[in-house]
Amino acid sequence: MEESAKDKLPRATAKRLPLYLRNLNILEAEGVIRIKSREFAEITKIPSATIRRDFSYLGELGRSGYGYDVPYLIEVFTALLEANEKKSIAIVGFGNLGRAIAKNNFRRNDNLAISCVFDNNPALVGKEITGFYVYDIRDLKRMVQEKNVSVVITTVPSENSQIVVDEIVASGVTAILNFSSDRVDIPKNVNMRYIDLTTELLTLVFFDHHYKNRPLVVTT
Amino acid sequence: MEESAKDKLPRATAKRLPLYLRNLNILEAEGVIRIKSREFAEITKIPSATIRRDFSYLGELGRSGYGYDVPYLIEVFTALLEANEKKSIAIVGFGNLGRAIAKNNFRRNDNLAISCVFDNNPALVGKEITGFYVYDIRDLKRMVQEKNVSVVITTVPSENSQIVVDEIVASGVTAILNFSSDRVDIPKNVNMRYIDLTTELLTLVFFDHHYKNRPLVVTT
DNA sequence: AATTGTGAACCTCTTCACAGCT
DNA sequence: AGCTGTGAAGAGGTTCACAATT
Repeated sequence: MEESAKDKLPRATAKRLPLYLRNLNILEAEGVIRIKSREFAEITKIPSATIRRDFSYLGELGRSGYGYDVPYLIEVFTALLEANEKKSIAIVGFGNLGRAIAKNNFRRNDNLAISCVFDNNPALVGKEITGFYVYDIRDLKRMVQEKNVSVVITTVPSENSQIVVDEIVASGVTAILNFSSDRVDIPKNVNMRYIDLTTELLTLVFFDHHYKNRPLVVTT
Repeated sequence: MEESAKDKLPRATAKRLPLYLRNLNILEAEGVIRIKSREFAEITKIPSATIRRDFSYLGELGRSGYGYDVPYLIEVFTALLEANEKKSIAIVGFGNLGRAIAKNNFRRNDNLAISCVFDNNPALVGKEITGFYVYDIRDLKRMVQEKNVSVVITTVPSENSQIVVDEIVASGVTAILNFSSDRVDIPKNVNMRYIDLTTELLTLVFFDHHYKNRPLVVTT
């Protein structure tokens, strides 16, 4: 108990935290101040037993016969996810996808902000494009420190993925969201998530054809 | 054995199939015709024991003391993923994200093609935008049948997510890739995957701060 | 000599079902 | 009376380690 509870949070639970917090914020905006695990299950599509188990890792957050206090849950989850602290994000690769991500601006999460964008294309570098000044990729390390970047999103083509990831790692950033499909080598202290549209589509079609009535679990 | 092996493929294995196929195609393009599980593990970053276990679900694909035949593996995996059959894809919501996805055109997978796009914005409907004629969302059902659509990608804002997904389901499509963050109700025969950038970023930051040296597993 | 395919152990996560609390 | 928190069982996936095979 004196060891921080979050140190033993199962990963599966951790991945659901953003989903929980988002739905709690919606509930609070609607004026709901109290929620039971069964009700929350209907909203989130997560089974109520899983919700109670997940919440229990963070302490005894609820009250028997009553449910959970929404503002209190929000307080706990917000602190845990640092959702009230500004996070500076960089994008490397400012083509169509990079620009679409930059413009997306993370509705309902004004703590996440794109602070700088990079490309290696001389036609883009030094110009202002859709509101973003495009830096040369060689400025990455300097800007990461200057803007205190927490996460880098890379959208560069697979061919350059490894070399760009190496530069990101060298800049000191340890959290990378990678839209290229090729697996790359990273030091073990670096966290990377891949989002690959082609893989998603192939997986989806495969499950659709082979797992009818046993749907694919949809967790992000 | 007379029951199709793929009927009992673990889901975790199924999700790795696109990764395997992609890397096998790269190997073949490089002229590699034979691969050992240990070598393939280095390329894919999947442990060799997991690779052998995965492959074993599809039959005895390899040879002891030899390894696996790359062209044969490609044949098996391609057939399983139907990666040689054209798949028709529709996009609903043709804003920045929808357009970026449409232009992305799935390098190395010319069997996946965007066949039609939809929006409800009168400023877009009926116009040709970046090479795509924008249909009214009310034409969805008709076009799904006409173009034999296998998968629908939706990028509409959360507020409209449920109503649009209902229309997609009504059109008969059972595979949906959803870029909106809110969980929606779907019949149990429909497969849906969510991709939500905000969730990905929050998850990544959380893991980065709490699971140092025990990196997040990165599977798509 | 070297690698596959797999039984068995292990680990992680989910779900059941109910004691205990309010 | 009703809901939480959790022990225990179950389900699913990974990894070990080696017999079988070429």
